Amino acid sequence: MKFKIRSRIWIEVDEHVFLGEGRVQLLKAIDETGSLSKAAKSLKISYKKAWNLIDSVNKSADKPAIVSSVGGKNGGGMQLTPYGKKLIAAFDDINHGCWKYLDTQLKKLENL
Amino acid sequence: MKFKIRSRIWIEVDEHVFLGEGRVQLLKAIDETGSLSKAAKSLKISYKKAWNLIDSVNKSADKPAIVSSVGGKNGGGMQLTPYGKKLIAAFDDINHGCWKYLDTQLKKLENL
DNA sequence: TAGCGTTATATTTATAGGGAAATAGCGCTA
DNA sequence: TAGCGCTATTTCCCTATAAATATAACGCTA
Repeated sequence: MKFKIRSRIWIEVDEHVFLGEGRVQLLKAIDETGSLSKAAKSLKISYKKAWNLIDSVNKSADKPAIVSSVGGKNGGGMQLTPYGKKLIAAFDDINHGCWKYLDTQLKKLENL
Repeated sequence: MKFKIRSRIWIEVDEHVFLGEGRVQLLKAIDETGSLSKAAKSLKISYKKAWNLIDSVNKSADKPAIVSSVGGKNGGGMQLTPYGKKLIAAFDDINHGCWKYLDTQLKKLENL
């Protein structure tokens, strides 16, 4: 029997999701592309879905994690703030630690 | 900022879900009530949904985790096998450990 | 042998979520 | 001042999932 333990973690603020794996992925893509529309395309999700996620993050945070400019050279864009970058780094750190922990637990499923 | 880290773990076999929190809850309810229909009622899910979950568990496992009898005294029923009981115990153990780990990580989200 | 409470399964109906498209607004550029 | 490329937002439609409903089969009971 080949078991795998998988997990999904997320951070909540005030009983609703603040940051999860999808949002972190999107934030990373924004950091790389400098634009929400490009990030959405690269992740193959609709712009609307991407915008909803970012909107939700911004509404939950007390410090801005993403700043956007509209109009201007190249039409505008989005950028992570230093706070935003620290957030995704912390999330990744915790998430990887969780995976590591779960790997150590696999043996508990053998020989049941 | 009051953060909470939440998680969801599940066990996969061959790329599809074998055991998750919902299934474990259902198995526990079956253990208490001795019947799938009663368990479904107590969890307020439809019998069909409950049956699908159990069917999926049984199809993924190489040893039976639940046995059922149909007809007869009281119409039949379902019962966990010793293997099934060990499974939910192991799952709970791992899950609680995961929560504990995540609690220790909360401090990493402070002062970002 | 009729009835009961199950498991087991198929079929229909309802609902929520996502996707697509349309629209508006902004500020640089040329 | 028209055009471009983006952000920002609304509306509608469709589809995938879940819920509800219906039905069959089973084996004991009385």
